[in-house]
Amino acid sequence: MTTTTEENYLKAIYHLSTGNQDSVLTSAIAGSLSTSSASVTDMIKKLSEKNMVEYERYHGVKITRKGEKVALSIIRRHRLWEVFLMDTLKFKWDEVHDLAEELEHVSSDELTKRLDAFLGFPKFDPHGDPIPDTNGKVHSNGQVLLSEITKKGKYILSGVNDHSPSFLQYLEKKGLIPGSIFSIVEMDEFDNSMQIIFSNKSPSLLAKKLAKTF
Amino acid sequence: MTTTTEENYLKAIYHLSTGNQDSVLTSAIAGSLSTSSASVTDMIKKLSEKNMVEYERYHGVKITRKGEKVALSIIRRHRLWEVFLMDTLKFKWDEVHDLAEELEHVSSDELTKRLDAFLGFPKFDPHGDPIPDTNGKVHSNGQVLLSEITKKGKYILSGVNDHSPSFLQYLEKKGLIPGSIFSIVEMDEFDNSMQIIFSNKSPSLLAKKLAKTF
DNA sequence: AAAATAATTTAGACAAGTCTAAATTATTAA
DNA sequence: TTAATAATTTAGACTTGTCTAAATTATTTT
Repeated sequence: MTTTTEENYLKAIYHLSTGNQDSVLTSAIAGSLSTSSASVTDMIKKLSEKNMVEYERYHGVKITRKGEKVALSIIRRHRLWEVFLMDTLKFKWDEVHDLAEELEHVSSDELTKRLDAFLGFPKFDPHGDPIPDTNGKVHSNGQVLLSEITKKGKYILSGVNDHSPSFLQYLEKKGLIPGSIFSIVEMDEFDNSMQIIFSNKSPSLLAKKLAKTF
Repeated sequence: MTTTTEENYLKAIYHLSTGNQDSVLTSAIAGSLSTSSASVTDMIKKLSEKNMVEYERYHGVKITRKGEKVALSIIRRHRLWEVFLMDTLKFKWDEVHDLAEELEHVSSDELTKRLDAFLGFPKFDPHGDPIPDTNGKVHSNGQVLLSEITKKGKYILSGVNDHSPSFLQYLEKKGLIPGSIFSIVEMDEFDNSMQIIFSNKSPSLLAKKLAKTF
């Protein structure tokens, strides 16, 4: 039905869509997939033919409900495989992304269903991202960006938005992994920095937009 | 390094090679992969360039040690995934082949290694086929074709050569699964048939070449 | 051993996905 | 609101893997 390439485009468009109402720009998709704008234009035409996106030339695309469903099914598979790779095969959290990127394209709903059951119907992946359900619904469970917290107090690190191995390794070295409890002890409006304490260790200054928390 | 298509060609050539010394014919490969002879010729040239096969035009191909290693690594992955699908995800033995056919192309030796460990280093897949080791060695453990047995007596069904879902379902309905003990009670040289008894049920006449046994 | 048949290869074309360079359209600046 | 710049699309080409039809080589038959 959909090729691996189409699936990757839909995933990218979906991710670029979430949290902003506007159309997704050709150049943004090209950047996200490390390909040329010309290639993106070609593929967008194809996806538009299949009613996966709404396309108006020179004005980017909007993903349709149909396209979104495909994207969410791939994202569901991706995150379930990540759980499998960490929980079952004991990979580290900075190693699972690239493998899941391949496994997500194995096209069997029955496989996804059984994997889900085997893993105990997990609701979040190892990076704290919610796993969409079979109907393409996402339950985000009150997570909030660290950069958007306005009150001091205790929080739990539930996940991160940056999945790059280097960032994940950095966090792990600091002792910050999903589930870590930390306290915001000081917030400075001048430069949007905050001081946090965690793991009974010394305070550490972290840049904003570090993590999703609740 | 190798594409999915190249891997599938090498697998087919390897399977057609085992147990016969000769070159593998273009038409045999075409038949096995349900493609045209013209396509096979094209791909063979490519594999020959990469020293995966030795090619003499109009006279078929022989797989090289290099090509064989690639084939065996894919077959190893295939069979490990089959074990995973049956043992861990509880698929039935006639459902695992097609899924494993997709999973085998996920290219990570580390993944294969960890999957192997998780499954407890299995030596055979659910159809009784031996799982090649990391070095590309196959330990076949004294299995023998049912059609080549000459003595009456008790045997264990260790596997089958025909992996088609319909045949596997037929066997399962009869109660013949890997591990089943059966006795050959009569052999008829006239038509190469044999009478076997298994599972405390009534005798059943089975065609030759049904299964590998030891 | 020549003729007929079967198998294989070549030639030319196609689809998917990609690229660069040129042309077009939007946006920003003056 | 025209000029300059930036983004997007089109045009044409390339790669991988495939196909059909025609040409070539092997094999079998007589």
